[in-house]
Amino acid sequence: MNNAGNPPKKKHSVTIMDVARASGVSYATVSRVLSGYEFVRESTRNRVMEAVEHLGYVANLQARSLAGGRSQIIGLLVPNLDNTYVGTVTRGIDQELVRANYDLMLYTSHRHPGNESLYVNAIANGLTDGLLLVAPLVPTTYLDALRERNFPYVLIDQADATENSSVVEATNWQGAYEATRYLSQLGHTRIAFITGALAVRSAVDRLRGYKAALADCDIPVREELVIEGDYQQQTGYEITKSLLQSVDPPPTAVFASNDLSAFGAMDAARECGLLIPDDISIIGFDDIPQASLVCPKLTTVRQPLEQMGQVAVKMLLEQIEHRGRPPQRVTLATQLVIRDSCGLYQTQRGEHSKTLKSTGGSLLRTN
Amino acid sequence: MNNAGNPPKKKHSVTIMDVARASGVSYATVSRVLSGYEFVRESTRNRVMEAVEHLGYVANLQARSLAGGRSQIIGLLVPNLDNTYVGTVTRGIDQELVRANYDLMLYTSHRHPGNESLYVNAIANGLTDGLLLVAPLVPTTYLDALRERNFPYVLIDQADATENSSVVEATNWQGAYEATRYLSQLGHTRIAFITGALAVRSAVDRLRGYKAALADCDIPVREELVIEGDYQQQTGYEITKSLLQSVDPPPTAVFASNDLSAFGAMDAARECGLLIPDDISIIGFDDIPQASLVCPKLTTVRQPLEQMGQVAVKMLLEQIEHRGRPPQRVTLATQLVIRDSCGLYQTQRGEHSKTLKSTGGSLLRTN
DNA sequence: GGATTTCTTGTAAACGTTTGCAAAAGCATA
DNA sequence: TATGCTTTTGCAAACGTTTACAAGAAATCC
Repeated sequence: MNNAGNPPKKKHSVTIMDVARASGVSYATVSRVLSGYEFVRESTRNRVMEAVEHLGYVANLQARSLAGGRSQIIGLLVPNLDNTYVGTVTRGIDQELVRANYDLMLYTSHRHPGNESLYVNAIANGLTDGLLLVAPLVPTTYLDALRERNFPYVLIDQADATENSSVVEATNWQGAYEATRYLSQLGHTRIAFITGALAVRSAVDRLRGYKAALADCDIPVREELVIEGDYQQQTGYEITKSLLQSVDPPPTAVFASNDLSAFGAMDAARECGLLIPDDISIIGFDDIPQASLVCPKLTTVRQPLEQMGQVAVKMLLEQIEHRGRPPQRVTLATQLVIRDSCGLYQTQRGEHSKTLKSTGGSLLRTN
Repeated sequence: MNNAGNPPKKKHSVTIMDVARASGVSYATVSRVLSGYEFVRESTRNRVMEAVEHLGYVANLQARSLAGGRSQIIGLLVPNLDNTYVGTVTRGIDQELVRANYDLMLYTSHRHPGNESLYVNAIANGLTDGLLLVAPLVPTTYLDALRERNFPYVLIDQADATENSSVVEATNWQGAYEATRYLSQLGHTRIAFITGALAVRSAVDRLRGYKAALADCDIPVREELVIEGDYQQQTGYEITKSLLQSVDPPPTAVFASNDLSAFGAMDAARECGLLIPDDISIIGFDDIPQASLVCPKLTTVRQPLEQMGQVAVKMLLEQIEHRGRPPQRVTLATQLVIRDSCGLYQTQRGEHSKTLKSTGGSLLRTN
């Protein structure tokens, strides 16, 4: 085989047999001690643990999960690794996972573009006890397969159309509503909206929140101001550019469905010679760490990304422990974070500068 | 056991036996086809592949690696998930890994603070074929153990004191040298230096590059301008603050050993009422994506992070294929990226505004 | 055409666990 | 002391692969 002339056998590591021998019991008993079986004599347990300690025994994961036990590994499928959105969610996941003594297997979805179903199949067939999906684009393809296998999984920031999956998300509608309303209160009426990929449920919710807010503020929706994006900075840039150049009169505010798009919008605005927030207001969604780094600092709707990761893990572990629990849906609160990228609508008469009042949602002033 | 009343057996998935049955050969032959053994009749191979395709067979990883084969998984140990530094390196790793059909297991080092040796032991004992360590802080503890087991691993951006490990790094000395020299050419003579954690080899190299450049520019090293940091933004902030407040005369330029520290320095400078780059110049190291987002855009020394990840994977796979190859050390070129955070030293007589000339290294003008 | 050599395939034995089953050991009750 | 419970333990059979070994088939040589 392609194994050339090298020592193929790993140095023999200490197995459950060694522990059994050292503690004078059968390997089955050792296994029971290690997996916390209750009917083991206290003295036996101690003897075994001592041997484990002494020999530095670590259970072999392959063998364990092959034999039907838990692998103590969960799979994480993320869309990419470019932005800190994923990083932040992952941090939350990681925190909770270490607490439960689980390991993490990372998959980047762009890695297997065509055959996604084979791909997810592989994860589930493999050694993970469960799967976490961060904002997957086309989940429908493989969710059915997972459900049919009764394989535990949780969706993060992307709901399942069929309502049959466990989901962790934020109050997308409410967040978008508040952001839009905030812009309106600043006097803006020509508020453009850059959506996310509308295949993603959260993107649709945000769009609905935007429209609802406009309606409540008696601002008619102008369809030419609503353009479908894809959460990418470049796309946000291009959309904003065309909005500013070809819509007349141009928008005085841009609400981007995520911070990355908002960054793109800022680039475009600047390139058109507009000052932020004097000439144009820009607001984002997510509050990734970069949002407070850009200049001016981005006003945005904060999603509790880290917390979402934590909650998702808890839900997943719950599912792993108790298969067949009905799917759960957890929605966490968003929060409007006001920074420096939105300003009053500059009007000759200043009529729009009514005082700001809370929208009833949570409002946070920060840097 | 703690397995309550749930269906413990996973739905039986398609195994190598099923494929064997479907294609009318023994399971051993199937295994050989799948692992690319050469002495299989063409017709047999086709028949097997057809069955595989048809049944949607995916090899069970646990079983495979248990039986002595490769798990096709590599472990990645990163210090944290906060900044895009790690994300960028990981992207490179991921790209190369998918090409080689490997999966990725992610470990965050802060997860097992105390017992690192047990931790790495677990990774090596477990199901990974090799290990990638990104900028580990205290590698000495476990490297010996890995080496003794002849377990493949590669260090990224952190050299091993004993020179016994495979390492991928950048030209830290040269990068720091060029950055320092650049500042000097702008007329600065009071150039502060915020180091990284000096336990990390690359941090030491950068410090040496800084000192060498000063020497070559006939600028004496003032020890009060060189302060040990730890690559954290907060620390960069604190150090710069104290530099500006308690050193007299204060530095006119700050060279931070990584971008994160530089961001902290920018915060501090601004807080002291200084304009960047008019009153103070700041330069970083790494060129993480945020560097071009901050305001003003950060001049910095680019490390080819993504490429470092790719190279590391190639080296690791090489090691996995051919155990016992002597450790290799690859050094990639850094590049000075000039943006907007550094300016000419403001002097009454303007005597320092000599024309800039290339330092001989690579120089890149970009936004 | 028989003897070699080279390909091709199958059998069986690992790999290190978990877990059903049954036997052994305690222990209380009668 | 026998009886019937619990608790504790061991045996053996999976789990799904890889791979050494050996045997059968095909090709090559003299």
